[in-house]
Amino acid sequence: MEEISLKTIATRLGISISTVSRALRNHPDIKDSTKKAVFELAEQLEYEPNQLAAQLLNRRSNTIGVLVPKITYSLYAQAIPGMAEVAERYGYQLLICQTDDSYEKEIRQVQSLLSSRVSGIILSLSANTTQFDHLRKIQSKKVPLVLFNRDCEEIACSKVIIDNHKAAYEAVRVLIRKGRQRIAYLGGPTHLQISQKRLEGYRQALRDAGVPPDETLIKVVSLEKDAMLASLNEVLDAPERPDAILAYSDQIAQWGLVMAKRKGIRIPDELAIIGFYNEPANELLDPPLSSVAQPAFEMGVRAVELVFSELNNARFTFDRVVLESTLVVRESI
Amino acid sequence: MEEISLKTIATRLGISISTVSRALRNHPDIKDSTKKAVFELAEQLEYEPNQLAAQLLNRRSNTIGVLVPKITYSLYAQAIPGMAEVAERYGYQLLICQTDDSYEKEIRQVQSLLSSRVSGIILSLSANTTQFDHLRKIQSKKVPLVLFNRDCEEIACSKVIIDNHKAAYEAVRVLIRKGRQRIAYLGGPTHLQISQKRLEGYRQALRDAGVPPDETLIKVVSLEKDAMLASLNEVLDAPERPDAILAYSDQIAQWGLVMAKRKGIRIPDELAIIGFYNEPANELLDPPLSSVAQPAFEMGVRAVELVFSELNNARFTFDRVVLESTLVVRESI
DNA sequence: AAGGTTTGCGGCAAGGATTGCAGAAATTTT
DNA sequence: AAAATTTCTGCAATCCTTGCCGCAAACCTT
Repeated sequence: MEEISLKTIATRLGISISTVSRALRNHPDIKDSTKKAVFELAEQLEYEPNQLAAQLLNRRSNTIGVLVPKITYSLYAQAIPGMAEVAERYGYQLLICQTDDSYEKEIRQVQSLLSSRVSGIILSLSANTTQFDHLRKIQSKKVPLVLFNRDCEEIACSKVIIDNHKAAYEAVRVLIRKGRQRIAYLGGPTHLQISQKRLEGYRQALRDAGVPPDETLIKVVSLEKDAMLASLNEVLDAPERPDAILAYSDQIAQWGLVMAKRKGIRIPDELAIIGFYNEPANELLDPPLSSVAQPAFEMGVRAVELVFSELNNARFTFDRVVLESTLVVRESI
Repeated sequence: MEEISLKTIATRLGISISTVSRALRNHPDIKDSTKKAVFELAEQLEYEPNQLAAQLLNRRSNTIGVLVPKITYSLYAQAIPGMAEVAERYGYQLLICQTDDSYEKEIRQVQSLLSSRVSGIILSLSANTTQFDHLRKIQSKKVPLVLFNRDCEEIACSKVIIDNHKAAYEAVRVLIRKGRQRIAYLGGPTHLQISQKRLEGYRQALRDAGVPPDETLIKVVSLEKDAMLASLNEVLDAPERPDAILAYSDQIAQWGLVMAKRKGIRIPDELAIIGFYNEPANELLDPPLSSVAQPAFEMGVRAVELVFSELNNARFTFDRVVLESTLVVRESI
């Protein structure tokens, strides 16, 4: 009934705790007969080593903290399995938290993870995070920190990202090559550097192609559904409607496509649409939605690997892993 | 550089560790001036209590293990935030693992969670789990176990589920009332009791309505995309095509709808479709997909609450929370 | 002023696993 | 048979926090 510990086994066999410990770890100092007896009793009692005690001893928890805005966002839902796979291979576990895009929650979660003495932290910034003292705190405690997807330039640490500028640039270039002139950019929350980078890529592509910029075609769209639909309505009902949309996320793009259809706008003839993240649902739409795909699973894998590499080599340089994004062209353009 | 512990503060202030501990927890025994000094130094050194040590002491980890088939399945992606919310309120964290619908992985993860001395385990069975010794092991260690969504009757424990029999029964009844006679049931993996329950509800509804059963209309469909599409092709190309489909999951229903459309089958005129889980993407389809909605977020909330209630009262009865599902009717029927 | 109460703090133990060092037992050597 | 090895095992410290007991000094009571 009570907890089975090394002590339980030691007492029953009339030997010391240290002998039991060594027997279980197959230490050469221990007699075979003793080992056998220990193994058998451990098996029989279903002994499970208490990780808590071991972790207290080596001052780390074999746990990696993962902090994402929302696990329902498909990028994260896909990246987390990638992290889990590598972590499991190394005998680590994942402590996953959501920030719900709240700066305060992000701070609290970071506190909590540090208090749990996680071995490392993988983080994708909340949309409202503009100060980074909590990240510096992580670093001052020598806990490996890896930022992924939602990056920030203020903090020097390992990162797993895509080249958002380039991704947006390429997408817009494709739209222009298809003859689009009034291309809208429906950006995410203002503070998100990735949204800004995409906006810059968008602007650059227009400049390079000599397409006159029109600031009214640039909008900030909420990620919250009702507000998002309101913005989309505005864009689609505008007197001079865009003939193409590059959206910060597939959620925006998907609803843009659906609402446009409901308004009788023909896609892609009258309106071309490209989103970001290549969510599975894109294929289900009619017409299927084009999107900039990120290697989400691999991002997760690389992020965990970066944690381990920082954990092992006490290096002073940070890796900046930039993965390739690809424009998945479907019938929406 | 080194870890900041109570000892660090105690030494610096020339007082004892216990005094520091009590000061931080605002114990009335400690002088205000001492408290103030301790608080200030703790602040300055950025002291974070070491949860590991505290957990070792109370023999539990303030952590709840969550084991789901795939976090990308929308039910889980929505339920986990529900769990996280309650857990955070209680100062608990979530250790989230995926089984990828593998029995072996499920066993390994359970082991790992037990070894981490989680306070409780919330689990949704893998599709290939037909033996339950690992669950009994959890119970024999007195770790609260809560099954949710994917249930099994072999294990007596707390559960958070919906009435799958009833949900399917109602869905089929609606289809029949709309004049459908050849209703197909596209079930999930054979071993899943929830799929079986839905099948029974389906059968019962046909019987009660006097609709002649046709076993060729009952299919097992893989959750893996290619195999799923192949099965759907078969169903839709069959000589005597069904005039309605009740699918085990929205994934199946969504692709059924899309493929039917691509084959020129008019929906809902020639084919009505209902899925399960009410995924967000359903609204994006054309026509939007009807689905049996489960209160996923609430399921998560209730599951965590059950863990806590079992943790506090050492009771001998188990709660079986059956939540209401609702048929969300959209244009696909 | 002597005894009793309060206030403030320190010491010790416990929780489970690991590990270096010391030491006992068994074996071999001289 | 004594000495020198080799094998094996136990002690004790460590990780950090908390709860309990106890002690000293200061205060109050009569």
